[in-house]
Amino acid sequence: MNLDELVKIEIEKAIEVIFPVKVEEKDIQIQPTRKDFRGSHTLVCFPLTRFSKKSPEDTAVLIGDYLVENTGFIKSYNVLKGFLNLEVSDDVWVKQLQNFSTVISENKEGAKEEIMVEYSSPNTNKPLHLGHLRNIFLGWSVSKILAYTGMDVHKVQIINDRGIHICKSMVAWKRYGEGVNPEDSHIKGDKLVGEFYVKFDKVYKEQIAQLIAKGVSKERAEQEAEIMQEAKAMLLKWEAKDPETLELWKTMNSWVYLGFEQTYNRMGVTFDKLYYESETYLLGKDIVMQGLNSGVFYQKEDGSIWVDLSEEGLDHKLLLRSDGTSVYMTQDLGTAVLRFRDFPGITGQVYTVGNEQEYHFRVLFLILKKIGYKWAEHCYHLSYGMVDLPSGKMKSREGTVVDADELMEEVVQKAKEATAELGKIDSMSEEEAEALYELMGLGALKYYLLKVDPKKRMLFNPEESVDLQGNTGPFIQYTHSRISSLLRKAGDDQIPEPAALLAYDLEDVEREIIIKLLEFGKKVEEAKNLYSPSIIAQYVYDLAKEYNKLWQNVMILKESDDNKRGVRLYLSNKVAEVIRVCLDLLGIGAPERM
RNA sequence: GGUUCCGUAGCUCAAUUGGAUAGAGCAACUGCCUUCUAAGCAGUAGGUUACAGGUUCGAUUCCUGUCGGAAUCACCA
Repeated sequence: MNLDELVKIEIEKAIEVIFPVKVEEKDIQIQPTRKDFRGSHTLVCFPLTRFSKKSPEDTAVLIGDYLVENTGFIKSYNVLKGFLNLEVSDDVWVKQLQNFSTVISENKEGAKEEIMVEYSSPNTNKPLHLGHLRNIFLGWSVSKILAYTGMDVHKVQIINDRGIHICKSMVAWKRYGEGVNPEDSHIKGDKLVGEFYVKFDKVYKEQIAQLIAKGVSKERAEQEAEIMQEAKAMLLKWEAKDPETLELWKTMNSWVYLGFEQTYNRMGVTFDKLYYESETYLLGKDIVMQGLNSGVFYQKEDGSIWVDLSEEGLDHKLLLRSDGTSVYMTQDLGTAVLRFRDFPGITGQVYTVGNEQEYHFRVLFLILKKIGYKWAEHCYHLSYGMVDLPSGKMKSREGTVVDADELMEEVVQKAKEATAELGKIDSMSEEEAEALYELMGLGALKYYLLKVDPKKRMLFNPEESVDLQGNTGPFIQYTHSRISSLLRKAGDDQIPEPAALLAYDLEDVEREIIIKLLEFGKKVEEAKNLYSPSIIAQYVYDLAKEYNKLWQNVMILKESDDNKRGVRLYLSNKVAEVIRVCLDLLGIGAPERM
């Protein structure tokens, strides 16, 4: 049994003995003691005054006295303004340290719960950018967290590989590309294709301007611009499976995939299965027809099919056009069902998609539920806020995007410069140094994007780049490498077996660290329930910060008392372990030296 | 216009989901390398939590209104 539960039981016992009336569960509020006060567990006594008929302070004293007298492990207490702060004796803390483990998924027996996590979802007409980075790191980290708590996670991405926007790059390449390809030009495939997408837009705008100059209205100009006509014609050809068009499409997409692969590799993320929109965009019609037949949907006179969501406080939503073709919602319905066929074991899906699509997913899940898919209740839109630049929103067509590859390179370079400046590389081999820059740079970037609550929009200033000091990934990595260094010096045999640890009067810092360590399981659980890596990030930062305090103020290796040194080494080792696990959950590596 | 979300230190973010004196980092300023890595530690300064009401022992958190910002509401994806 863990300490929190033990304290709770004792408090409940105390209350039962002291108060004549039965106290409701919800009125027993135990929370971690705030930093500035002594103690580890705090009972909020205000709600109890209803039962005790005494002041909060008197109530607290009654309970405190009882606990100190009867539990044997609560050393003392203090009362401030109706808050009862309990101090647990040090031998209990040492015992807690002995029993502490980072393993939390104990339900190894029985089938694991299966879940699908979708993230990334790129378009094949342009390279990945900062927004994708948040999406990808988030999706990856959430997958890790779910898996850590014992779930079987299938990571997938849906690739937006068709449609008018893809045809735009194709048209521009055909017209202006002069046969250029990634191999000969030495331009990364996704970047090359992206250039043609931009080129298309440029020409398109020019043509619109010319038409407007001739007196054509803006709307008509946008429709009639000759290059846009060509793109539309190409989309029709593509849909008609014209061999030449398909060939070009396949070729250009393959360039993009090679480029993406490099980018994903550097990010350190993988997928278990890829879905292509070109293979799913026609799905979903049968589902819509089923819904129509069963009366869940309705058909208008022009033949279009709709669903009425006004009871749920939403609008009527189109599901199939009057000409019988699909809309976005149609294919998402189809894809959702397809995935449950591909992975019959999964109980739910997590969609990592920006918050501008919140409405879409609300509707999607509602419709799935209406048609009768029970798993719809376990579908979750992992919605995250946009990453803003100081200049405002990123617009790919206006060239204000922060490119993913460039940004990763930049932070790695920054790590390199900072390391050189501190003269830390002298003892490292070239390979080790390069690997370190990579770990640090990406660690800094990932931590930066993950430490913020996913739901909130966040700001990124490319001018200032990513910090390496303070509340950052490298700070945590540094703490880890410090401990690694310490343990190397000590030698493995110096770390005692848990059973050998003896209690002593702990330093405040030591106790604080143990308390922090014990929060690990709770934090992971919380991060899992809220789909929020930021909870892990915040937690591991606090732990590292606390450990650095110990490092700076208390001798570890040079401690003359064998038992104290043993306990501190054991504690250090555990802190390093938790840091490793937490960083791994964030997709960040933990260097042995830096 | 309807709906949803957001507004916390100069800047970027926290705040145990209604708890104590609202915390960290960056930037500024002061100290600390002759003891395990100073990418660190200790400290100073910085706040009417957008504003006005309400609910109660207690509000950054819940409710109402105002102001400011964002997203969304397509036979687009």
